[in-house]
Amino acid sequence: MEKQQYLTKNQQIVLDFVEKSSEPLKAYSILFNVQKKGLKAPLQVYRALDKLVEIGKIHKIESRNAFVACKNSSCQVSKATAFSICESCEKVTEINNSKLSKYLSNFEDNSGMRYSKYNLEFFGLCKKCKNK
Amino acid sequence: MEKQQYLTKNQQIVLDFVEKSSEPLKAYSILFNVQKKGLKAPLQVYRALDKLVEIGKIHKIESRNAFVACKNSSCQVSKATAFSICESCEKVTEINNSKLSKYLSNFEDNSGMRYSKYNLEFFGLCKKCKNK
DNA sequence: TTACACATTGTTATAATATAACAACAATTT
DNA sequence: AAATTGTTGTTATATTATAACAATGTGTAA
Ligand SMILES: [Zn+2]
Ligand SMILES: [Zn+2]
Ligand SMILES: [Zn+2]
Ligand SMILES: [Zn+2]
Repeated sequence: MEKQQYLTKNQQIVLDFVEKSSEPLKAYSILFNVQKKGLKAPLQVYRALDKLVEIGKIHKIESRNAFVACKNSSCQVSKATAFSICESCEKVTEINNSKLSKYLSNFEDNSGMRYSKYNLEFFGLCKKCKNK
Repeated sequence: MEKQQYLTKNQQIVLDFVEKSSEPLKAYSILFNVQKKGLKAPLQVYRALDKLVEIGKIHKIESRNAFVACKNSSCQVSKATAFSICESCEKVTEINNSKLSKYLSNFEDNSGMRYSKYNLEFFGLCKKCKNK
């Protein structure tokens, strides 16, 4: 069998739902919402999410255990991700800043490690929450 | 009551154990190991961890749900953290690079957000694992 | 075309991670 | 002392994620 070319039904259902959301979604909230589409068990959602994360359609916000669709067309794989997270309203935005990504992708230290991937999460207050 | 000045007994027990470890520890593994010291329930460990993370004595490796002691004397609070993680052997090292931390602490974009904190995780292969 | 390999699915059960709720106690402030 | 706030212990429960295995699908090659 060849490497999967298209999304499977379950993957497409999960992706569609996550893409419609304006905020990060928890796995069990996705599950609850796609049950009418036939995905009955957590594993069906987690498997779809795993694959979607692997191919860069979805990113995981690690500090929140939540998932967002990638809005950045250049993210073919999830290997260089950066997010801003408002600690008050929990709004999350993917940062698309080529200087930042260049800086981090080229980062080297004297540890002898070769970095192939990074994930950066910035925290603070968004515009709205700052003015409250 | 004044703001806590010293570590409580439980916090000290957890910190001692985490500091002795050369690798990130899971909360339940900490629990198991400090039970002989009297911490019987998950919450006692999680509370201690929460406080220790808050004051910067311990950092959480978000992608691993694990905890490491801070080896960086300048980390008074956990507000600017960077780690390298080997995806093969899971070795984790806190990155202490002033150029990087300066770059990230001063990072601004046009979102109007004020960033007060960040966490960065680099992934790759460590020296050892690269040569296998 | 049929056997094979292997990916994907569905399903049940369970593991691992983390918090809610509340009662008891301790230290500080008024 | 009374009020306030922080810490502790405890039980129960919520949340997040994976193990294990049988069934089904799909491309490959004898
Ligand atoms: Zn992206
Ligand atoms: Zn906000
Ligand atoms: Zn540190
Ligand atoms: Zn390694």
